[in-house]
Amino acid sequence: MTDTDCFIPALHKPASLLPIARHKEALLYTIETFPVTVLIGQTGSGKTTQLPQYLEQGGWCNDGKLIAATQPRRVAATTVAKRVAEEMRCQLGQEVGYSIRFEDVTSASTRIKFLTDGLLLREALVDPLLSRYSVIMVDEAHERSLSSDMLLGVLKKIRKRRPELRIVVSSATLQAEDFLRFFVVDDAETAPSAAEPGGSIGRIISIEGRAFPVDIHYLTDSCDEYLERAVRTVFDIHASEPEGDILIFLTGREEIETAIEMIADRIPSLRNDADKLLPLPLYAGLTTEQQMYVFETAPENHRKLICATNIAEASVTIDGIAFVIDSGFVKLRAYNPVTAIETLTATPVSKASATQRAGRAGRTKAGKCYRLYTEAAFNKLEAATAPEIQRSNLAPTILQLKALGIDNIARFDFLTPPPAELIVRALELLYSLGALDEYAKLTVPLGIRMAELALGPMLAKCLLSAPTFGCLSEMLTIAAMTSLQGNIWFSHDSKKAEETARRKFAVEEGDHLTLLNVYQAFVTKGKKEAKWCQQHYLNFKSMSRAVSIRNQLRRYLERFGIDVSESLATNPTTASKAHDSQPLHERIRRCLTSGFFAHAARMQADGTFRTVDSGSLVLHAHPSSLMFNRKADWVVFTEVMETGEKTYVRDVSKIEKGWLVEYAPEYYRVRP
DNA sequence: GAGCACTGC
Repeated sequence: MTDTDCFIPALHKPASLLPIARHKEALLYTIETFPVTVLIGQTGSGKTTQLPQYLEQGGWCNDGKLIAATQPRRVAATTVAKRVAEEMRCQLGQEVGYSIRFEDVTSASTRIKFLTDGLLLREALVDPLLSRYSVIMVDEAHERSLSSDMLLGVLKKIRKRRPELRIVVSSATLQAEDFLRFFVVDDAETAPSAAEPGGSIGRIISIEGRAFPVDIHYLTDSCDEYLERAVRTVFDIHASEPEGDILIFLTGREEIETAIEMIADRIPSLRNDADKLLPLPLYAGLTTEQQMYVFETAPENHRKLICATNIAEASVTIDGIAFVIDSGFVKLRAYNPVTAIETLTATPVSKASATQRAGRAGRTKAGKCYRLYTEAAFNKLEAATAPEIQRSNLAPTILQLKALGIDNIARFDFLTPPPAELIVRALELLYSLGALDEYAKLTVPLGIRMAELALGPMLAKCLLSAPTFGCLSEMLTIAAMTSLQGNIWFSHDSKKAEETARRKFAVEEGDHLTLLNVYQAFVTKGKKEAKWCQQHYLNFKSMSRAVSIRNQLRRYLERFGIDVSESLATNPTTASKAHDSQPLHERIRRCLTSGFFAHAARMQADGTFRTVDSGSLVLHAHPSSLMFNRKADWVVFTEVMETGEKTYVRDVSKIEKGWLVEYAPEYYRVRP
């Protein structure tokens, strides 16, 4: 079973009965007449599955062009494509196909193509006007992901060169005016009139959803212990409400596990003849198999109680939920441009989020939502969560925009402009990595190649400088291993067994060489087999993904004309002569320094680290790092994250202080 | 001796 199979929503309604069917003619007329259409449609309106079909029937593919429909998530792109292929009675990959990283299920006959927004941006690197497409639909634009915001900016630029292109922005909330205004403003030739805010550029079309009413309940007094309150609410609902499953929104894994324990503790106190409660966790860190339980129908006389993170707000839909309990919090990522460190902190949700969460109770019948905060507190919430582009490290974004030909970042049309400080910091980093020259132009070939690699800028720099260190094959592996999301190690009840397994691969100089060791063992001794992974407490899925990522990165390098002869680099004796004097392990650490010099730190007597930049910042080695209980002097790290009270570094390797000045003279010249 | 919400190339 693949990832996608378990997420197919049970929504098999005849297409003609969907709310959107009534709007078919109006939609086709608007899209024919205006370059930009903003489509407001709630979940269940059928916009994602039906509109591309209407457009195909309406002749938008007749000249051999394609209809693109972007999705923010891989699962959405694949499941929607499957559904539409079924409805059109064609084989997936023929008239209807999808394209996501590592999977291109399209062919010469494809007319409707579902793809992730990130991938469409990548296509624009090769085809800057996206000339293969007659219509581009950006779905779920209200989520304001980094890549959909970038895509909208790029589409606005393309539109001026391709007046015949049709853009459909689809959104579930009432921010439609913002999207339309974005495309209209600065368009001097056709200033909008008061009567028609979209002028001749665009129109808004609104489609009713298929939601049932949801009763909202607030607390009368605020509470500090929402976990306790949530548990009490569960038992109140269970005792007094009719059947229907319960969904609780919490912030993270730890909280979810605590809640489930608290509930399990109280289950024995239920009356014997009462219905049973079945508590289930749902968060991204679970394997897909573990996630599947929440989709299964509960046994008879059982009420499902799902404790979920934000994953249940938009990414995953569970049918049969009649009650939602909303803690009012979500963990959000933020980026501090001063320290260049990302933080992950529990933050109050926005009104839009709270509304979306409540709506999860009304998908199959009328429901109830219990908010664990007061109505006054709700009224004080932000209208919407700040878009990602305002709280992220923008170095990868700017690198990509530059590669798309957008040179003047300050003047680029962002839907919401990011803070200047974030832009400045990103430009500085890209300059010090050699991706930009002193005029902030992309360098050739380094900057352009860095933008094309599907890696962060620092890691991309390492990979591209690896040939000069004679460690390309090794750096390919390290890049693949460090850019994996998810754990390489299986968490195990026995911490000792886990630690012993880990120690077998440990390399004194640090985590990167250890990761290299793990990968090499996996492909040689382990023969890429699941059984071997199990014996060594390794996550087979993560390891297989590393193999895919490595292959893809290798293909990029080959396209750049960089020779990736594996035998050359894995055999130190045949490595380039210039490096004969240095052992392979040292060359790898030097290479890491050439990309991660901005992530250098020195270990203090107490075992914590200080960076060069911000002396007062205390960094702790993450307990999963080799450096957790080892001595070191200078190190570079590839990941840093602040959670709760402490700031942790993971993937840490020892370096020499002198290397910093050697590989980043500009960056370290005037510093102590 | 601790833990990372969620995406994406």
